[in-house]
Amino acid sequence: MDNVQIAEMFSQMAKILEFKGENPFKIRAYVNAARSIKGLDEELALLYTSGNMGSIPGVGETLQKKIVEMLETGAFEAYERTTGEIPPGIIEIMEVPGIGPKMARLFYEKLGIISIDQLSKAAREHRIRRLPRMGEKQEDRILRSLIRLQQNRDHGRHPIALAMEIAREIKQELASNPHIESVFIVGSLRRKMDTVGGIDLIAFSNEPQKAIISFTGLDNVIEILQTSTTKASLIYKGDIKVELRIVDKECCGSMLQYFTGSREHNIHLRKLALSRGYILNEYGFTDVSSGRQTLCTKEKEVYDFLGLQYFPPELREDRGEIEASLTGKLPQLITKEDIKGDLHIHSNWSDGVNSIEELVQAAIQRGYEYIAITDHSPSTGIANGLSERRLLEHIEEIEHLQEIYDDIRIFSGTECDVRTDGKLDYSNDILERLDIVIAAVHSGLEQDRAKMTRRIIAALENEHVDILAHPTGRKFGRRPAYDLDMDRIMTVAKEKGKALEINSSPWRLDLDDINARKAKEHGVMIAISTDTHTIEHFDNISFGIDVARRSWIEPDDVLNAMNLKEICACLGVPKE
DNA sequence: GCCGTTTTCGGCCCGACTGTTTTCAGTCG
Repeated sequence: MDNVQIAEMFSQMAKILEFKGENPFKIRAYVNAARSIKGLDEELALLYTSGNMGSIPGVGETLQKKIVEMLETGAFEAYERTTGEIPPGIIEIMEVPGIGPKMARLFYEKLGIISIDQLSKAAREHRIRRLPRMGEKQEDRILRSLIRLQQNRDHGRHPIALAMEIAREIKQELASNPHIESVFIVGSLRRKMDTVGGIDLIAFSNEPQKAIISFTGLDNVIEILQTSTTKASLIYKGDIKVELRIVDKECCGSMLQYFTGSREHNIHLRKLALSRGYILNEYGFTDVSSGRQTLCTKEKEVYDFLGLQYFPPELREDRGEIEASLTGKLPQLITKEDIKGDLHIHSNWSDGVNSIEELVQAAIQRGYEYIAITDHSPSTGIANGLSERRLLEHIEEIEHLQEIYDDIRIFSGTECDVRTDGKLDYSNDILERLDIVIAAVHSGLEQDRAKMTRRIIAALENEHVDILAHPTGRKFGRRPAYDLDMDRIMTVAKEKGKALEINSSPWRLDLDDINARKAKEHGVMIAISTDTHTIEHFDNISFGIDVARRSWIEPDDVLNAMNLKEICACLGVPKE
């Protein structure tokens, strides 16, 4: 079992216990443990074998034993026993948004409902509204929730690129409204998560009601979910949920901080505040003894108050940043200005749109010191992969352009297929003639963990390979990452001096933040590349940088943050 | 069930919103 599955078991256990009316603090312990496990960088199975399970916050002796049980048997006895005591469909009912353990219990006790179908039927027959503390609106809400659930299975999250574009569009429209002074993007989008569940905005306005009306009246609104005097949420084009809050200027620092999250980061801050005698909420700090309130108009003041350094939003995940800040050890995160070149680019020689010359000119415009043209190898037939003969012509073309453009270094390269047996798609004689070799898996994706790990390690062991592209192969909405022994791959990468890629394509973002952080901890170099197929893709670099920043990556960890002299030395190629 | 810079017992993060009530329970973030 992996971490997500184990966390899910604990979450479910909490709901079941609540359904049964058990001790609320015991329930919270399960909730806390689940949350803590979800945020872990390391696999529980590894922590178990290395004897480090005691280090997980919120997981004490009892829950550790249950984790071991799950790792060994796929379940734990207490879970089996407790779920056995309630009808099986109850768990599914509690998964419906808006229905928690208490309602599920009410429906069960009063109407004998033990399945989603029965719930749906009861709602349509207006039996729900007659229950205590229920009514017409509750019944309606449940029905809509059930319908939405049916429609939206697996379509809950949106890639950051799409969400960011919509957020900026809305922000711009709202900012031009006379009733609205400023608009800020908050939530997971501000923290630059690779996918987001929705868009959260906050704004200042001296006419909140009018601001809300102009928000709900935007052109591309599909459905208004809820409105109040200071808040509204709606479904926008692209089926994305957008939420806007109007907040007071005098506490806007606290509001920005609070609504940016993450939830885990905020919980940690509140506990820290409490240990120092203050209650922290979205308005500011309250002194527990005197009741005196301190409002924060700037976000930085919240952190100053607690004696912490300012956290870039990308770090706010409670993955050790607060501890690091207390000891003054926050990383100096990589920025766009640190990037000196792009090492994964396709031209119209394979499946790209632009000529090599157009790409070179675009790179010069972006101020890059170097680029690598890395067209596909023959196995990727669908992408017009280069035969050995065409690859040699490709190298000649690059040498020719290099003579014309002397203000940028053009590396000749390849994105070379790793075949199912781990062999590369070109002979070593050919690879030797290239400045840079990226190894990549494009086929045989259904291989199991052991085979795929062996295959990739074999590629990394080839002396000519410099970088492993999109290491886990995931594509949002298309396919999950393949199962890999990342620790082994990173150990080999470190040993052999190979870099791992953060592929900046918004559909890949691979490595993700968890794996990239792991790579850094292994001391493996990272290449932040765009996998450009058309000139516009150069701009995707910002998404790759977002992932790197969420992974605590600093300029020294990044291959293409090296200047020309350094990277030539690293690749073992001449500077000119 | 977890946890400790007042604690191995007695606490456990905070607030908004909704819909139902007429002071609050449940859910969510």
